[in-house]
Amino acid sequence: MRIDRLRRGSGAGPASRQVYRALRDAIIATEFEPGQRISENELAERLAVSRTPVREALIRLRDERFVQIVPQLGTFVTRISAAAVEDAQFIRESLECAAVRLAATRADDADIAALGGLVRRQAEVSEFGDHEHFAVLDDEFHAAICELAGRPVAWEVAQRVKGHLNRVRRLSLPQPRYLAEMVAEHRLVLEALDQRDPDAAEATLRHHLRMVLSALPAIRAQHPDYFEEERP
Amino acid sequence: MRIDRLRRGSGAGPASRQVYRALRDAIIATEFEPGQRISENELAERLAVSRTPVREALIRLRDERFVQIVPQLGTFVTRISAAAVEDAQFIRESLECAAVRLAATRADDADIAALGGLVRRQAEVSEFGDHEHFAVLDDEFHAAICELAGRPVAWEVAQRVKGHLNRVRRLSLPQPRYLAEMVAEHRLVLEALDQRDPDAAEATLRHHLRMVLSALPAIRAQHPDYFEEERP
DNA sequence: TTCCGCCCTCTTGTATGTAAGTATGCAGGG
DNA sequence: CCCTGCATACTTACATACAAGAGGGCGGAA
Repeated sequence: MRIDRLRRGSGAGPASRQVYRALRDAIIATEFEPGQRISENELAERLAVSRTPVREALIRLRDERFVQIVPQLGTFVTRISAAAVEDAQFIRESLECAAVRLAATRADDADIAALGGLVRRQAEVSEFGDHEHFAVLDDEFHAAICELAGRPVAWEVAQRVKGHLNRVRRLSLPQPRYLAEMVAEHRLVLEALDQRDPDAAEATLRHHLRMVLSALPAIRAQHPDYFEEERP
Repeated sequence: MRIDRLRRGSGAGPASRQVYRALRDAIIATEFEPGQRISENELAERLAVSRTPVREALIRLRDERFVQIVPQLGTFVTRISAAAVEDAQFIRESLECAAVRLAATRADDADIAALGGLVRRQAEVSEFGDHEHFAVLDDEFHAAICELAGRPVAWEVAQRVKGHLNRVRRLSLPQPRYLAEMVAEHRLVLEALDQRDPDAAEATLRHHLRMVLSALPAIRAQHPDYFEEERP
């Protein structure tokens, strides 16, 4: 377990939020393995806080389906379930596709130009294969689309469920051409927006978002114990 | 304040969840007025529980934007914000419209028949003007659509944000023809599903969902102090 | 050997105590 | 009269103590 004492008083907000972020990141990075039992007491000791903020963080994580709390028994990291991943994909796709349609009708030339600059920066970063930096710019891209649509809340919700997608994605081997493909697809979305074509924007974005899911069966074959057995 | 001692041990689950439900219902019914300050201590005393479950309930309500917690100052019921209501509408509309498209392609004859029976029961209830019972059947209708789409999570998320819409709706005067109109629109959605027409199903459902928002300006004029002042 | 019952430990849920910060009312000086 | 400074009463955030229940190990009886 790589979770360790978090530094307090660093102006990073209340302890419960810091614990929440730390746990969420650890779960998505599979530093906590799916199915693993985690204990409020142990976490509190390791993080050098009391059980109260740990408990509040776990409640939020339960609402996001990252942990399952069973009274008088324990708290468990949820196993990856194909249904849950598809649910997350459905929510993200529905919201972002609706947003990009709005964006196509609302964005002005300056907005499009700014988005173009973002995609150019992504192209530069992708040359060096810097996945981490690219992930940040990718989030900015999708957030910007929701912002242009006048619905920043769409990105907030999408980001919450996106954790489930990221947990799966991190298990897949890094594909060498992956970043370049992402940039190319972002360019297609950008073009559709530039032409103020809602249908094209939605179609290209939908295709783009579905790329993530394509690797799911392979990942499941590789880590069968991380997945929930399906019920037919 | 109509919140009162909740009966424990009634098998209704943990106290924190009961408190959560009670507070959420009270806020949506505007028994707690928008902007009003609510105190952990006072709530705990009235509900005959300790501050801990009250606090956990308030944290969940903060995540859903029903209260705003200001450290060392107080917890306040959020005022109604036009932006927040439109956000809720956007999320619900995006998810349910995407779901009804799926439902139109996946539902079989038995599903359609069951949905038809539900609409018929709605028609009966609407005759008597039983708004409360109708609300239950209305929720069942929208939940069923998401179920038919194979995405029950869509209804879970929609239901969460729907609270913000309900809080507004309850402030509007009951329109005599309202229930009948709702049933008629449900019938239109049902017909589109029966003909397996995703485009028509989406269009009719979208129109149906937007009815709620139409009364917003009038409500705002009637209860200006319940609303947040807009920033331009 | 196998099964039943007890006990002990660990878990989460709840209650209560402590700390720290903000708004408010009041007293006193200009 | 008006402004300033402080004491006080509140608030939430966090820490700790207690309660209730589930699971596993162990011993004894059949």
